Amino acid sequence: MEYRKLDRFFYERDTEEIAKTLLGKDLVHDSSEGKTVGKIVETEAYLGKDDPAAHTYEDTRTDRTEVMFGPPGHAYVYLIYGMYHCFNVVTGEEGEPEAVFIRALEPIKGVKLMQKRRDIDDISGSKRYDLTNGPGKLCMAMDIDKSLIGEDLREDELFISESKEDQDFQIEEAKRINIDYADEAAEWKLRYYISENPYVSEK
DNA sequence: AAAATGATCCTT
DNA sequence: AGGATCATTTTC
Repeated sequence: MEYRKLDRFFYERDTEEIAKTLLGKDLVHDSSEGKTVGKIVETEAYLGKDDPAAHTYEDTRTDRTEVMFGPPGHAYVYLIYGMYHCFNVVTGEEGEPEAVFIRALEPIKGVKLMQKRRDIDDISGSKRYDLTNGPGKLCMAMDIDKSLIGEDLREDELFISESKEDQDFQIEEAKRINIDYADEAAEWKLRYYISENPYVSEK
């Protein structure tokens, strides 16, 4: 069966709606090392100029955030704490710098390669859910780095596809993680995750 | 030019 | 609970 990539109409919708409906979809990276696929199980919405938690609060435009001002459906990747990459899907029409932050995946394909990239030899024990249950971890496992900034997620290297399986799950809504600097926006329930899914980064 | 910061992860 | 670690942004 072939992949059914999300089309431009999917990415042209409201950011919070996109954050919710990305749950259950497959993120695919077809790299020279091999293919890895993970089901998106946790997301956060970042609402651009009106969101104190967003990198683009008050339309702050820098080299780093430039791609967020572009058209939706492209990759926004940045380095955090000098060590970890974070992957986002740009949303909002051109000039509206919004994004959906991908916080956790459930490994679907290329698990051995993910293990190698994460340097975890044995996932049978306590590390069972540790491969992709966090934004930095999933970027390591999927080999997502700044070389992928601006990638069109409807092309063939890095893309998001409809799931190949029947899905039936409930969506939980919660506060976003690690944005205490954002004052009242830290209370906004813009984090979404699949209920009961063991790969979610934090309950 | 220098200082501060961080949408995280790992170890203690 | 605290440290790693440095690109990026902010301040001077």
